Amino acid sequence: MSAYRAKSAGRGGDEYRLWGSDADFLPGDGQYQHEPKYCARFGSASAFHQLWRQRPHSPDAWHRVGRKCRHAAQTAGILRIRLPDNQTSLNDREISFLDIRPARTRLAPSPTGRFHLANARNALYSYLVARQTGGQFILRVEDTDQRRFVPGAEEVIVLSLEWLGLTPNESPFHGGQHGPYRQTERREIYQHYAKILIEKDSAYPCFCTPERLDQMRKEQEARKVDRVRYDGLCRRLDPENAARRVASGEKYVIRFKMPYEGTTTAHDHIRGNIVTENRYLDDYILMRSDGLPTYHLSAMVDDHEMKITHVLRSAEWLPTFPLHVQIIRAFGWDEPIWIHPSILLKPSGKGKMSKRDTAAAMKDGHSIFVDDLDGLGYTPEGVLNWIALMGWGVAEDDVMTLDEMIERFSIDNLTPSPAAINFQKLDHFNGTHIRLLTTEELARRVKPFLTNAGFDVDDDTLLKVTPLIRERLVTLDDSIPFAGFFFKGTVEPNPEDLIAKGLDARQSAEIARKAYDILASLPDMSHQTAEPPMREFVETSGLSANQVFGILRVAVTGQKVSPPLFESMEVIGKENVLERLQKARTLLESL
RNA sequence: GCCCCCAUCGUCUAGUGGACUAGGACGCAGCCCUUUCAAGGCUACGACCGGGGUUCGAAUCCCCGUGGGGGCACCA
Repeated sequence: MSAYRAKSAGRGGDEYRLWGSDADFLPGDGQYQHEPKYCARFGSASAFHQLWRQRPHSPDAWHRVGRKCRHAAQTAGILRIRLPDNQTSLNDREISFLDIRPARTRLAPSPTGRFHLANARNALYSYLVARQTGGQFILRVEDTDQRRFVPGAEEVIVLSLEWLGLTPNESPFHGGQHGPYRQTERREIYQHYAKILIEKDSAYPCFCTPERLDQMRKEQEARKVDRVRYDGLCRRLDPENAARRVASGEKYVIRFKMPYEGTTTAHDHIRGNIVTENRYLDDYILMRSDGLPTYHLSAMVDDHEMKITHVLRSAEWLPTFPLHVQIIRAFGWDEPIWIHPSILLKPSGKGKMSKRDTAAAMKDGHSIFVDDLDGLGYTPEGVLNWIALMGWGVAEDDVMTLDEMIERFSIDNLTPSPAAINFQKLDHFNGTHIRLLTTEELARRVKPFLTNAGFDVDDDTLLKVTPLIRERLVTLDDSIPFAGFFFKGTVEPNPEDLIAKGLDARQSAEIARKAYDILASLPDMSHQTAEPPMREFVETSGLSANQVFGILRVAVTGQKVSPPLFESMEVIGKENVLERLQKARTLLESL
C-alpha cells in the first residue's frame, strides 16, 4: 500500500511537498514541488494515483484540472484548494486534508446492549478512513463495567460488522499485534498508566466513600452551585500519607487532577476548536475501587497503545472531550485526530431514539438494530448507503457501494448537526441496491426468505423468477408475496377476484374458457408465443386488456398483484397454467 | 439549574463573501410508459430561525436572541 504525505514547509512557507513510500510514480527523488498557490487534496491514495498518472506535472495542467473539477471534485475524490492571495500557508485543517498516511481507526463499543445504527455508522466511517489510506480498522471491546455486561453482546457486534462487510483487521476474534482487545484483559496496563499519572502529579488517590460523595453532592445542590463537582478533600492530602493509606489496603479510587483555573482547548475535526473553562470540569474518576479503569482512562490508554490515528466517536463524548485531551497531554502523548459525528435523532427529529420509538419502528418493518435489519430483508448494501448519508454530506450521486464510499469518503464532509433517522430513505436505498444485484446474487439472497416462508424452492425456477421480481422488491422478504406462487402446486384464488371489472361471473367464466382454448392450442407457453394471440383476443372481443389479463392473472397466480403475466406463465409452464385456468373457470361457473 | 454542541425545503444534505433565480436525494402531487404492482422518464410543490452588525456585496463572517440536541455517575 502506498503512503503519501504532504505538508506545508512551515508557517508562512510557500512550498508544498508530497512524498510517499511508493516512489515509482513520484518523479525524481520522490518529491514534487508544487506551484505555491495550489495544493491537492486526495480523498484516497488511488484517486491521487489516478490523477497523477493522467496529468503531466506542469503547474498549468494542475491549474486546469483544479478549475474544471471544482464541482466534480467531490465525486472524483480529488479537490484542488486555491489559497487566497493573502494566504501563504495552510492551516491545520487543510494540512490534515493532505495527510493520508495509513490510518488506524477503531470501533470501541461496550458489550452492554445491541448493535445499533450509531455504532454501525461509526464503524463505517472508521472503516472507510482506514481502507482509503491503507490502514487498519480495529474492534476493541470496552467491557470494564462488568455490572452492565450482557452475555452474547460481543458476538452480535462482530456478526453485525461481518454482515455489513466491515470486517476489522484486529479484534478479540481476529487477533492482532496490539492486543488484547478486551479491556478487562488489560487491567495491568491501566494500573501502570494510572501510576504514571500519579507520579506526574496529574492524578491522586481518593478515599472518599460513596456516602460522603452523596452527601457532598446534596449539599452543593442545596447551595445551588453552578457545577456540582468533587470538593477536593483527598486532592489536598499529603502524597506520602496517601501512599501509606493505599499500601495499608484502604479502598480508594484514582482521580484526575483537573486544573481549577484556565481553559482547555480541544480540537474536533468537524467543529474546530472547542474551548471549555476548567472550572466547569471535574476531578473525574480514572480508576474505580475495583481496580478497573473508567472509560476516560482506558480509552485514552488504549488509543495510544494501539496507535490509533483517528478517533471517531459519538458526539455524546463532547462534554468530556476536554478531559480526554487533558489526560493525553498529561501523559505527553500525541493527540489523534478527533472526529465526533453528530448524534442520530428519532424520525420525528425530537430527541434520541428511545425504546418506544424502536418498538414503533419494528411494527413498521424497520429497526435501528443491525441484526434485526438482516431478518427484515434489508441488504448490507442498502443499510450501509443509508447510514453513510446521515451526517456525511454528498452533493450528488448518492447511491454508492462500499468500494465507492472508500473512494469518495472524507472526514472533511462530515456534518456537525444532529440527523433524524428516515426509514423511507432506507427503503429507497435497499430497493435501489437490490436492483443493482446480479440475478444469481439476488436469487441467493432471496432464497432463505422463501424457504423460511415454507416454500419448496428449486434453484432453476428461482433463477427464472428473480428477474421478474427484481424491480418490485423493497426488501428481500417482499419476494414472498411476489414469488411464492411460483413454488406452489396449486393456487386458491379468491372467487371475487376472478370476476373482471364491469363483468359478472358468467362472462368472466366465458373469458377463462376462451383463454384456455387459445393457450391450449399453443405449442408452448413462452411469453413470445402466448402474448400475441391473447392480445388479438382482447382486440377482437371488445374487452379491455385489463379485464382479460386480470382474470388470467388471478387464475394463474392466485393474486391480483403479480409480476408480469406472460413471463410468469412461462415460468409456471403450460400444463400448470391450463390446470389453474380450468380450475378458475369451474370456480366461476359455480358462483 | 449549569456546561457543551447545533441551526438551509417535511427529512438527509450541497453551499467556505459576488457564478444563488439557493443545487441534489428521499417523501409528497401530477403526467408519460403500462395487463396488475413496481421500476423508469418528465414536471410541480418546497428552505437560508429572528434581530443587529461587518462589507460595495452575507445562506456564507461577528454579536445577541430564539429553537433543537447532548452532557452533568466508582456507565460507556
